[in-house]
Amino acid sequence: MSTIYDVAKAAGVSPKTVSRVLNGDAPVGKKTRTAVEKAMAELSYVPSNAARMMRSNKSGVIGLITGAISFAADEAVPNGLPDLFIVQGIQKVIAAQNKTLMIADTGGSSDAVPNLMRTFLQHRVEGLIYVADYHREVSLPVDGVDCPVVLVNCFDATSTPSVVPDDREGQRALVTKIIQSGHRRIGFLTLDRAMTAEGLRYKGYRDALESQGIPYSDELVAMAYGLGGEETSEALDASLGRLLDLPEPPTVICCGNDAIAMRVYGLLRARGVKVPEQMSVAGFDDYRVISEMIHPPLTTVVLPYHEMGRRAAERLLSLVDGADDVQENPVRVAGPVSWRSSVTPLNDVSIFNPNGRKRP
Amino acid sequence: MSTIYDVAKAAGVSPKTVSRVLNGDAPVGKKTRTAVEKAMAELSYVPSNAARMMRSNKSGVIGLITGAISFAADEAVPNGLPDLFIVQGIQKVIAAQNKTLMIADTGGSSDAVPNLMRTFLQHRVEGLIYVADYHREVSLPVDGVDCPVVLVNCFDATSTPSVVPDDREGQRALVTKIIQSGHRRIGFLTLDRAMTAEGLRYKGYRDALESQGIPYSDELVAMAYGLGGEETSEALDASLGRLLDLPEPPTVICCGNDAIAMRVYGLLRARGVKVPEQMSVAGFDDYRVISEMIHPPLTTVVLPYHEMGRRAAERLLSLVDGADDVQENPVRVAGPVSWRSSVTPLNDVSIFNPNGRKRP
DNA sequence: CGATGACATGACACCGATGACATAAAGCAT
DNA sequence: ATGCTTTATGTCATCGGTGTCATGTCATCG
Repeated sequence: MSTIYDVAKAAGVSPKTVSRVLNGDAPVGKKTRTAVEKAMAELSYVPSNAARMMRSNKSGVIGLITGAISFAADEAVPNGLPDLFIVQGIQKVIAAQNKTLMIADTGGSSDAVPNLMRTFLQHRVEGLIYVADYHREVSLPVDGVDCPVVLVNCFDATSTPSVVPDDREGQRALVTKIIQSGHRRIGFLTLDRAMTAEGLRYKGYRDALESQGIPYSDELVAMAYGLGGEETSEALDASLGRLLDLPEPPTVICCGNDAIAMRVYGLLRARGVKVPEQMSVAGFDDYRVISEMIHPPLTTVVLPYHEMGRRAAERLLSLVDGADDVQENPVRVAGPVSWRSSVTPLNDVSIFNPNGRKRP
Repeated sequence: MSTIYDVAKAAGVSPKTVSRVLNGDAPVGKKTRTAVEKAMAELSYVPSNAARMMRSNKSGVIGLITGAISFAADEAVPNGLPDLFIVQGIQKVIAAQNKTLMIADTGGSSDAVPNLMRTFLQHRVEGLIYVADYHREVSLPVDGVDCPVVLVNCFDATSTPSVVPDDREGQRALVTKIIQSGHRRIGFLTLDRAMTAEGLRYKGYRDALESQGIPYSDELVAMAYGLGGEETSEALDASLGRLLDLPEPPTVICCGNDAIAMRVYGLLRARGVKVPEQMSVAGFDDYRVISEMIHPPLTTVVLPYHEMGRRAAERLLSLVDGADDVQENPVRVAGPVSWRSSVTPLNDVSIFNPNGRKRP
């Protein structure tokens, strides 16, 4: 691999002049410049980041860590997939600033994190981003880390700058739209209590009811449990059954996420209830493999992963540049409602329909 | 950030001795060693990779590129997700060798690739891995790249070392098992012709029929088209209808992948055909979000992404170490069949059942 | 016309590690 | 005791760039 000295010799100039051509930090004569550029091309010269960094002390590298942290068990949840979009959003911003993103994946074991941190420090990263696979609280071992850190899709107890999805606002927007399309009895199958998103989405659900003047009723809310396989399928079915057997059953069921909605599709069919003719269903996440592929396509709320990544990267870069962090702390990013055909408007029913279910 | 000189001064030794403690490449006195280690800890010293690399010319960095290459349009396919498992497999191997993985995502635009390559070269990566989002042919701009390159989930025309899934063997194994469970009329809804996997899986299907002594019949094979949304849904339904309306319809339908299988579930139900009581269904990919979550859980073939990543990383590392590449070129990795309840055994039918459909 | 500044270029030290080599002390066989 | 190996440590140059400063060459202006 050729060096700046080789180029200098080939072009008949000093190394420093080559450096100037590379960085454009001082004027260079036209003839000299072309000679240098020719030499660089002929030798297929690529400057060494290592050498460059030694002098300038700027690595131009941003570190990113994904995967499970602070979770002992490797959950069966099909996790870690959508956060790829977050990474893409980050990458786009970082690359636009001519910096390099160095990504490390913990592969699900939080033991790996300190090691990864060390590696990043060895590379003298200018900033660190941690991406969680779903919205939750984490606790990072940030001892000895002296560069800015931004959390994405998670937050911690020490107010580290973070960017999270606005679950509450998303759910509120969805339920509001559902109400505006005529529904009055809105069932809600919640996520597991342990999940951060659960509480927020529940609040959003209530926000929407309140602002639209619909009384909240506990009987319309049931726990869907996690995402587990067969074992918890009965639990979900039981919750669903409870909603359907109400004297005034819901006309629409909002599910804690798209995966639950997909299971609800199956369970409703098993009970002979047609979606969406007899029961509307909505999800959350806009996990497109599900929402676009199931029939009917699912009305849901977009988790704005790409945008979150963008915002996080911008926030980090401004911190790296020494700017004060002026934003409110968890930056909340709301995603739009993705309205598809799994929710049927009930607009022909101007007031509450005591019958509960719409007939086609 | 403290340097090796700071540590040396604090410990009252020469920098070189500190270096020796770090690398363990020469004996160090016990007392000296502890003094140095104490100093390192107190100053929270982390060696600079850049400086280290300048001298030794070993970066310890492996570059990885993911995303679309040589594809102009950004397809609607929910792509780019499962390759995360490949990356995890790679990461595990790389980390075990105390090397660092530097990941760059093209974000779907192949224009970005040359830039990413340049960045990697600046970092003097010791090897490069390219991961495609699904099995296919690519053409990488490897001009000027003088380090080993390994392709994963793809291959090129110039016999670059690569690791791909063994679609043919996987499909063969699945269909063989299906036959062994009693089925004789096996429908096959193929992927789009443009996909590499299509031809291979089709061959595997025929391999299985042949080895089990079941005659191949064109009428049992139909095109499912891609993964598109509503527009192609009718096309899929038409293909499905053609199979169902055969004088001797299949007892099981093998789908080109899990997403198609999921759609087939819906279309079968719409036609009043119960899965798996009246029709068995199988997929391919073991895309777990689908295969585990739909009802009934889907029998499918695992795409061994993790293992592919592992193999690719090992192959690359041996190339980096200067070993000759002795493997047959596209290394094919077969995944196991994931047998779930969407395929019902027809073992009670000892010979071909002219009626075609099993009754519960 | 000489002073002034803008432009163009080079000389040289330095960033932080390590390889090559030197040196000193200790251990050991003869 | 002498010579030789082994162990423990230090000196110094070097990797490939860039910051600092110096120098040389013009065009411009009073």
